[in-house]
Amino acid sequence: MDFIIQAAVKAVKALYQTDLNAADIGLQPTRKEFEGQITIVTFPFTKFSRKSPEQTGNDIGEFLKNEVNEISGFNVIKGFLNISLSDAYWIDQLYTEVLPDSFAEFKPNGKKVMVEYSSPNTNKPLHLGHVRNNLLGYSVAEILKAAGYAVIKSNLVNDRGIHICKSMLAWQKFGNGETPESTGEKGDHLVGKYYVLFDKEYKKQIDELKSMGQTEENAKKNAPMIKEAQEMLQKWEAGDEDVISLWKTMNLWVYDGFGKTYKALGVDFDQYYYESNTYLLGKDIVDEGLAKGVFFRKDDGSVWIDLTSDGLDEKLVLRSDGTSVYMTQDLGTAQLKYNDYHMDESIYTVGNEQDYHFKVLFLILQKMGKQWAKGLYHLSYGMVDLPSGKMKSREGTVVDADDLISEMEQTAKEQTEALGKVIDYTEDEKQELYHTIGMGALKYFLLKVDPKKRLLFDPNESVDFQGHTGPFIQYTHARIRSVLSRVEQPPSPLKGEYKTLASEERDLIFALTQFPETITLAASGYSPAIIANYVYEVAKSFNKFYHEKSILQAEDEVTKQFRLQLAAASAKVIRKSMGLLGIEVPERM
RNA sequence: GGUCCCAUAGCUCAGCUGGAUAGAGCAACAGAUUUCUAAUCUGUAGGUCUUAGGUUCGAAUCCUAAUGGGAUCACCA
Repeated sequence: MDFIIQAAVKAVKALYQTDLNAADIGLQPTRKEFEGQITIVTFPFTKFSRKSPEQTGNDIGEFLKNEVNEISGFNVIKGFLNISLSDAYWIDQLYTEVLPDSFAEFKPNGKKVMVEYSSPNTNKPLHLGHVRNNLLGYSVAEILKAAGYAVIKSNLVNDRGIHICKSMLAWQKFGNGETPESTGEKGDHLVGKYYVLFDKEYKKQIDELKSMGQTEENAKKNAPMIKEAQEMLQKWEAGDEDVISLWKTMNLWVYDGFGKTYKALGVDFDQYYYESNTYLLGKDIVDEGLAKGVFFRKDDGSVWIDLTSDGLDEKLVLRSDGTSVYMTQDLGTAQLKYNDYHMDESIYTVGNEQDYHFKVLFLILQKMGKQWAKGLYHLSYGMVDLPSGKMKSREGTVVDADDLISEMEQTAKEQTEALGKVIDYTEDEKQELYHTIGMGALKYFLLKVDPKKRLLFDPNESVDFQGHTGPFIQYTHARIRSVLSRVEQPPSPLKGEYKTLASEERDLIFALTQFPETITLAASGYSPAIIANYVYEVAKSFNKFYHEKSILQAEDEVTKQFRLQLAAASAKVIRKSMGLLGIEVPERM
């Protein structure tokens, strides 16, 4: 729409002898109840036009109509100049912009960005909260890729620490040598089972100690279970062979399980980092910070940074015994990532409960003069809550990712069968379709919401398949493919022969042309929700068109070919948009 | 207590850098299928945009404060 802005700048200059920047012209889509597609708000111009908003709008409208031949007409309502572009313009847009393969394909922008997401703990299976994280990270990575970035998807696996020792210890004590093979249980679930078991036993011991007169605080410290787990962690850090060997074995079980879940979710990674390799990093940075005077050492030997002048607190960056804390590791890992890739931006997909941590992390790196620190971004998202409140792994009040996925597939199956669809599919084809639809419903449900908002998930209320949902959009795609499959040859252009658009056609073309700037917007805001809401608009526009106008039974061949092209373009935009959300679209459903 | 985030229809959410009578979906009600897939389409009903000030020609949007909800402020990660 640049040409309209340019022309408007020219109009203002010619009519009112005033120089404006392109940014001063506020273009917006015309509201549905008015004639036209593009609206210029003329209130701001009255200052120098010294005329009423209506008169100003009329003046500019008249000028534009004479100046720009794509403009076929205009009307003015109060301070709003509604511009109609000619059908020839919109038809040309379809053929020369939307239909070519290059549509919405961005040239590489020369920038490299790392998107870290997932970053699981290896002591328990993934739950719904992780699902949101994974889908969000994956989608943002795909959107950035589409916008021209070179993207590295990374996963920082939290594979060490007290939590995994808890699972290991419980397995040693109560496991009787169980393995995923011997039980048939998915590895991550098996390990998670012992994590829960640890907590159960631990609580029992706490209660015992309390009944013997200890305070809650002391009981938590003194319970044998926790002491053993801590000993185990020390052994791990000391490189004890047996502990390391058990640790490796159980982590492999977990990775095997995660691999299956990742595959079902359709996410992938280019680079894995493991905390067992990175947890000692960061001490160099602490030294560097001390040398630069950014950090200071207290009498007990601990190292801190004073952020009070930034409205924050003092923050510990190294323990008095010289060991690392979370912050130390993250400082080191940030440097490691940068050394590995020299990326321009680095995104951390982590829940908003860690807002403070990342604020501090980024601030420290900036204070240390790391020029790459300005490219760090915390993609913070809201928690997924249940009607009962927060999900807690230890208490078993979680919506398990694998369970959820199979429930979604099951629901997709029931819906499909109830509607009597695809009865001629083979079992394998059906399974694949149910997975596609079920995941489409789940992914869309999670991604259509602004990431920073918290999300309420009611397990008793199934995710919708109708209305503003993934399956609705998938269905629209399947519909189009069905129509296209009925013509023998690919639609031919017949450019220039179709002259007059129906309003449904014009609206649909307009929606399609918005795709590139929607990608830009979503990329700059790191928001899959923008894509999700956009593709819904496209699907709605198509369905309306489909309902009002017959494609295959069009009045004449020219119209039919044009509509086939329009349908094909719609299918393409839907498929690509959904791809950015990590959602597949079926040929039939 | 300090800091940060959120608040829009009964429910779930849109509303881009301030612009027209605040929009969708679900749920409710009424319709549409001899015609390309009814997981669709059309219509009805549903709102003091939490509240109070302020900036502005103009505020759901920006600023301040209050209220309610959430998070965080560990020598945990």
